[in-house]
Amino acid sequence: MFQWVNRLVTGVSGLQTGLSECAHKNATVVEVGDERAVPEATVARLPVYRRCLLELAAAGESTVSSARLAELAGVNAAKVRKDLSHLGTYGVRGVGYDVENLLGQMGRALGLDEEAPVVIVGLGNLGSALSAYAGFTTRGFPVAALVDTSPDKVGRRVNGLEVHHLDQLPALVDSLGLTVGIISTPADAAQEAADALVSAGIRSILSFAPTIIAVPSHVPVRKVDLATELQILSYYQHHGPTESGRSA
Amino acid sequence: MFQWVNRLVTGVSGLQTGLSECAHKNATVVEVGDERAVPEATVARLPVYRRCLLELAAAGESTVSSARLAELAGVNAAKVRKDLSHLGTYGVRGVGYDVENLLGQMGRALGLDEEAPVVIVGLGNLGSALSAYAGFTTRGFPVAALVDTSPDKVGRRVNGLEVHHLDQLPALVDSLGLTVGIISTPADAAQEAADALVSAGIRSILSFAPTIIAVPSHVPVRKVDLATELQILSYYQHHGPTESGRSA
DNA sequence: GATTGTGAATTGGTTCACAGCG
DNA sequence: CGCTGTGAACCAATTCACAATC
Repeated sequence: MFQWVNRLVTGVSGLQTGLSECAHKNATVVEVGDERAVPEATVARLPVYRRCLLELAAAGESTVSSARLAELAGVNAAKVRKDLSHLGTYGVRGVGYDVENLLGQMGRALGLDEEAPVVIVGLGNLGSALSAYAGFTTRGFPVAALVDTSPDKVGRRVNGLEVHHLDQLPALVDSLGLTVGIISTPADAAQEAADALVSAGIRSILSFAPTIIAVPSHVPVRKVDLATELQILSYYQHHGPTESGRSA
Repeated sequence: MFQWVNRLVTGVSGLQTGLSECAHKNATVVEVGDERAVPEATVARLPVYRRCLLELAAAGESTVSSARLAELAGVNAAKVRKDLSHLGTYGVRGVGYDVENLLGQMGRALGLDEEAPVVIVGLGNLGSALSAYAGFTTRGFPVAALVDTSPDKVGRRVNGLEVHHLDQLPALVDSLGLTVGIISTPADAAQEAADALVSAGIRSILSFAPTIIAVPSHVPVRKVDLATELQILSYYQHHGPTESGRSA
């Protein structure tokens, strides 16, 4: 009758040449020394579960059932259990999962043990807003540097941080330990920004530019295009009431 | 804590499988008077193709092959062909697709014939930035109204638009023909914002609030959570180089 | 010769349903 | 009992591969 659907739109990034092969010569197919093989769709839900768990913890709950967590996260219970099983996490039958323990597991799985300082490239409207967005800092991604190429902006201060020139990136990455780059430039500057980020040693990229960018395959990229989202909504608004909620 | 459990997000499969199963006795397999059945994953890529086609058109190209379009969109050619086939679009074998024609088809499929004025709810940093984001207007989604609940903000002007009180929504929807609502409130105000949007007659919602919101099933919702995106990146940064680019 | 359109194979993800355990 | 963990069944989406067509 009703079902919970939480569709993740997973796509492809620019140029990926198959290097998902690491078990090359390795004899056994199982376990390459790590608990790899967490499905992409599961990874995309982990942060959602984590957020729910933080709320539960704040509310003083010490255990949670898959059904309850599913309700909070907006997915179904079987999915929760399967997702958690991919983490190697174990709950207690008849009881549920220990909230603190789960939080620890998820933090570790997501690599959130330490903060990951962020640099924002491109300080137009969107970039400036992002630099002030509290959600980043409170969730472990402090905005630590700002860069742009425009002489109008370089040297200015935005939300207490000086805007540096793109050329300064390598030095900034080095001195501030930046690991994540956010691209909020216009589309036509996005590739240049990406190249600069990659060669400065940034480890992953979140792009708001409405264009595809090419990066080496070891640098994960996620792309958010606001106008695209609206167009997708437009489709469903005009056609039948099909599902559309997205992870994120 | 909330009780309207029977109206959860009702799923894609709910309706769609309903239809196709009805058809199983029916001679003709599909076409219930409409060209439904565009897969969700395809819908999410249409705006991307559209953007590429606009570039091609601007560059004066009049035809394009699936291979070329695939390259621009960052997907593979077979996918492009299958996606386009869902639109009932036809190309010319040995030649390719007509750019203008395709653009027309896509615009129609996405329901982009007319502008869809947007209202932004919540004018914190993010909301203010969004109100100034040029990308919306240039792609057919002009920001036409702003609302908030804080007395600090109501009455102010932001980017040339007055901020109204949330209570004014029904009147604004009516007079401005608003169809899309963007929620950029804190998480704890998001449900209230959604309820107000829905009861004011808004047709679809894009939410930036890091929480799930419940809406009637006829209102499509998409959710973008920036911190979630960063956590997903964190995962891939720490684990192997798995794929991660997202449409959006 | 080039390129589409599409069945068939494949891969990935979700959901079911129930055994197993606290 | 209640709730987890998981094989099996199911469904959606991607990719392959090739005949059809300009």
